Amino acid sequence: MSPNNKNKTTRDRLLKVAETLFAQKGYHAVSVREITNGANCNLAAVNYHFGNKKNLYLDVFRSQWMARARRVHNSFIQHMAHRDGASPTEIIQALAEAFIKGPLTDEERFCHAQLMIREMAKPTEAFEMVADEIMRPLFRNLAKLLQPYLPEEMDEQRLTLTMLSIISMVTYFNFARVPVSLLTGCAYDEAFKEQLIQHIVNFALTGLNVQEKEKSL
Amino acid sequence: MSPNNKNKTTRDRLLKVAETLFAQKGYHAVSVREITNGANCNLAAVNYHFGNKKNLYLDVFRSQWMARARRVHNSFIQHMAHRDGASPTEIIQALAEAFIKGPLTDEERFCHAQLMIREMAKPTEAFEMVADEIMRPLFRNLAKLLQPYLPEEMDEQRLTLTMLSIISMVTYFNFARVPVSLLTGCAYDEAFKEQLIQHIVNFALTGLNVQEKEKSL
DNA sequence: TTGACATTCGAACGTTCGTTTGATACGAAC
DNA sequence: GTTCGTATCAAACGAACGTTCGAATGTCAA
Repeated sequence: MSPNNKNKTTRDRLLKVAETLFAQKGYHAVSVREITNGANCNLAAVNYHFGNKKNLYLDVFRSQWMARARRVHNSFIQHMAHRDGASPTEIIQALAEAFIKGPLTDEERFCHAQLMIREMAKPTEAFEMVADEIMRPLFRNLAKLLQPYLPEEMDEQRLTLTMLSIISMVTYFNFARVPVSLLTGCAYDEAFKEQLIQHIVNFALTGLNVQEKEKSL
Repeated sequence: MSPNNKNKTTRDRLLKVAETLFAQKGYHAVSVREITNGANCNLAAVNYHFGNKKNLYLDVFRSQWMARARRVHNSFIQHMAHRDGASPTEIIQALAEAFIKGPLTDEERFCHAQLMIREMAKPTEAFEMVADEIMRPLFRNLAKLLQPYLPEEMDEQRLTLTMLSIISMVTYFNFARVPVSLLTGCAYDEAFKEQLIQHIVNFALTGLNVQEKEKSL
C-alpha cells in the first residue's frame, strides 16, 4: 500500500530490503528489526516467510543475486553470439562492459559486488552455488573464446590464472570504488566507467606496454 | 603464564587475538567475550585497556596492521634501492614478491588481506589512515619507478589506473584464495605462490600477449 | 609496614538480538 | 454462514551483547 513499494508482496519487499542492507553493512551488522522496518512489515514476517534470518540471506542469493549474475553473463554471451571470430579486443571489451556498465543499474551493481566480496571474505553455503552455476561457466566461456589467440605453450593452469587476472580487474574496479575514487579523484559516473573499460581492454591486451626492448630480462 | 602466550602483556595478547578474529569473522561477528577468552583474560580488560570494542578495532589497525603494511612496503623499497635503473620486470617482480611472499608469514598475510578487504567494503576511520600513510606513498613510489618506461602520451589518470590494475592483481590473488584455489585446483603453497608471481609479472608486462596482429582493432 | 597506583577479577547492568506464540483479519470453498 | 488455510499483528521469550562497577590482587617507592 505504501507509495514506493508498489504492489510487491511482503516476501518480495523483504528480499529487496534485506539484500540492500546485507550488502551495505554485512550479515551480522543488520538486525531482523531493521529489515522488517525497511520493508514496512511485522517483525515476525522474516520467520514466517523464510524460517530464520540465515535462510533469508541464502534466499537473497538464490533469488536475487543469481538472477542478476545470469543477466550479466547473458549480456556478455549475447554480445559475443552474433560475431563468430570475435577478436580479443572485442571479447575483453564485451566482458568489461557487461560487468562495469552492463545490464544493471548502478545501485544493483553496488549490491551485487558487495555481496560477492563478503562471500569471498567468508564463504557461506551461498558460495558453492555461485561457484558452480556462475563462476565455472563464465570461466569456461571466456577460456573457449580466448584460447585460439593465446600462445600454444600456455598450459591450462596458466590459462586459468590469465582468466583470473582479467576477472580480478573487473571485480576490483567494481568493488573497490572507495580507494579507486580516492586515488584517481574520479566519481563513478558514466564517463569514468567508459575510461575504466577502455583501460581494462588496453591493459589486458598489452599490459604495461613498455617502450624498451628489455621486456624479457 | 599459558605456554603459547609467552610473556606478552594482556594488552598485547588482546590486540593479537582481536586482529585474528576480526580478520576471520568481521567486526560485528566477534564478541568481546570471544576476544577475552582467546586472550585468557577478564571480560573487562577490553574496556580497561582500550575504552571500548570499537577502539580496540582501531588500535588493531594502528599498531598491528600499519606496522605490517610498512614492513611489506619497505621490503619492496629495499629490493629497489640497490639497483638504480631497475627494469619494469624487476619492479613488478619485487612488488609481487613483497605482497605475495614478502616478509610476512602466511598467517599474517591472511589477517592483513582480510582486514583490508573488510575496510574497503565498508570503510571506517581506519581507512583514511591507511590511505594517507600506506596507499598514496606506495602509489607515488610505484609510479615514479615505472613512469620512465611508459608511453609518453599516458596522462596521469591513465597512469593511476595502470598502478591500480597491478595492485588489483596482487590484492586479488592474496585475498580471493577461496575462488582462486577452487578454480585452479591449487593450494596456496610456496610453489603455487611462485607461479602466481611469475604470472603477475608476465601479465602486467604483456597482457594476454596475443599472437595475432589485430591487437589494435 | 604503609600508602598509592595499576591491573585483574566476578558480578551485574540495561539493551538489543533472533525467535516464538497466540490472537486477529482476510478470502476462497463448501 | 461456516470452515479452512494464509498472512499479519502485538507481545513476549531467553540468550547474548557491550559496558560498568566495586572489590581483590599485584607492584613498588617511601
